[in-house]
Amino acid sequence: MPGHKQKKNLNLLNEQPLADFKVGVDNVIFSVDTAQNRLLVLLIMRQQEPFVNQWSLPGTLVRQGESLEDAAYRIMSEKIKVNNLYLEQLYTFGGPNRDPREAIDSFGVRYLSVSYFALVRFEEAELIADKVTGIAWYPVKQVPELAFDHNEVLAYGHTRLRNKLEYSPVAFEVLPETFTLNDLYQLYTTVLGDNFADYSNFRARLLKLGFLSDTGIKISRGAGRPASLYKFDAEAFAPLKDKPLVFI
Amino acid sequence: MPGHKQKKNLNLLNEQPLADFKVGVDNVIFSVDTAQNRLLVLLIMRQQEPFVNQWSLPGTLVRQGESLEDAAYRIMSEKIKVNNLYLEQLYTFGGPNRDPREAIDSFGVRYLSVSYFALVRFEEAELIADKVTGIAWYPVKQVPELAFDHNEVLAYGHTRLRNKLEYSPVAFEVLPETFTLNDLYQLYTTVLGDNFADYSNFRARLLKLGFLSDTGIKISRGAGRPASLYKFDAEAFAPLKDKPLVFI
DNA sequence: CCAAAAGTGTTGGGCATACACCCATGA
DNA sequence: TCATGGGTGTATGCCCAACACTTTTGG
Repeated sequence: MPGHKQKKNLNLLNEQPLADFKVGVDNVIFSVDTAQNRLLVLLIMRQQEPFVNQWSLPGTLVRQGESLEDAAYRIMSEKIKVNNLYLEQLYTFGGPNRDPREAIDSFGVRYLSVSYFALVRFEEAELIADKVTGIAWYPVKQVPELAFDHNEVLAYGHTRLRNKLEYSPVAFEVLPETFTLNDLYQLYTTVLGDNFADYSNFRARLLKLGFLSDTGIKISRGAGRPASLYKFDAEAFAPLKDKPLVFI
Repeated sequence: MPGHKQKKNLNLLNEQPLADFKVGVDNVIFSVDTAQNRLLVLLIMRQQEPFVNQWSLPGTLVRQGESLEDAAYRIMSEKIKVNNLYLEQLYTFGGPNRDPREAIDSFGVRYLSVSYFALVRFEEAELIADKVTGIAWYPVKQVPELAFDHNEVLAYGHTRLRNKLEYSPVAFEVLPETFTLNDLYQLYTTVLGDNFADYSNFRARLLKLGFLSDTGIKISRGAGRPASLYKFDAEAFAPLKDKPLVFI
């Protein structure tokens, strides 16, 4: 997590030459398995050095003529087939010595990573397994040690997700098109922990906001009364966007 | 403002060579003139090509062995003397063709800019005018056309400021050590526009939160009853941090 | 008919809004 | 003594947490 240190004087560096950079883009791609109430992140098994055979966030180096966002979308399209996705820039990690290649092929080349934050729907997302490439959804709670500083990047993405969940309608980017109010509630509890309102109040608040429309369709899951399927109504939400708004 | 476009396929680029980058850091440094109720941003008159004699955000290129944050602090220390400052990363602008030097010295070198967001106290900040360097606080509302994409960077910083003001105690990073409740109120109105609670309610809410301590000192500004000087009590605030909290 | 899941209702306390009002000072 | 800016008080209504309750299904 990037901290905010106070003051620093590096005038010794005053006449140091400029650094040359390669720029990488790494994506933190989240998704939720509604059936098992698990928050998932997409990981790739690395095929080349450095960190061969170690899990990492899906990433790539930026090519000539390519924007950062283009690179982020390229990663997505190489690893995953989705109809719809949410993507935003996360944070830029650029300290020296964050990539072992800096020491080896040297000539002072630095590796900087611009990370992106993405949300996709688990059910719609089809993983593209080229050859023997390891690619998998990992429950965030069980993520192993990752290549580079990717554990740190993931942690930062996770905080961002928690924050966004509270004040913007990102939940509907991860849920299926139609969902029960319980699915929504479960999503909030699995991501945020269950330190908030009980189901009944959660339900009441969300419905009062008026951008969840009942499709009328009922779905039965084992015993118990069947639940209504709702969908997010973007039009009804529009007037509320960029108003302060809490979803807890 | 960085948007979130949906999908894109750039497989034509599939075998394009990697881009080489120089990395710049640009700071959006805000401050507030409490006397005149103006939000200020620090601008520098450029001395070299490109964009000679045009105003720009203070920035620099990252040197060997230097982290991004180090570079950001270096800019600060070269332009301004302050006791205390708030600094955080803002956004990374990395599209091709955002810097005219890409066309000229060429060899495919790209210029990427990592922007930082800083807050300083107007009264404490002493500008360092080396030689004839133009350096000045500009009222945000009167900023001219800037070099590069700096108007866009500034706009993004401005939004960030507005957002942070609503849910975190950044106000006290820009205000002087001691301030009247009216100063605080004015700050909120000049930055956010006056679309919120009246002074009386603003006052009541803030005081109830309990992290503003009355110094007992009174200050008289022309006619009218003298106002109490308050200061931000970081200890009293500590337990409240990272709780959801609205300052409007 | 009972347990399980979904959905509704009620009640009390707290907080925000919109005001009206009192206080201390300079001119 | 009055205009000016600072500060206090109060009534209304809304929202929210807690929790009790009803409805609809499967077994």
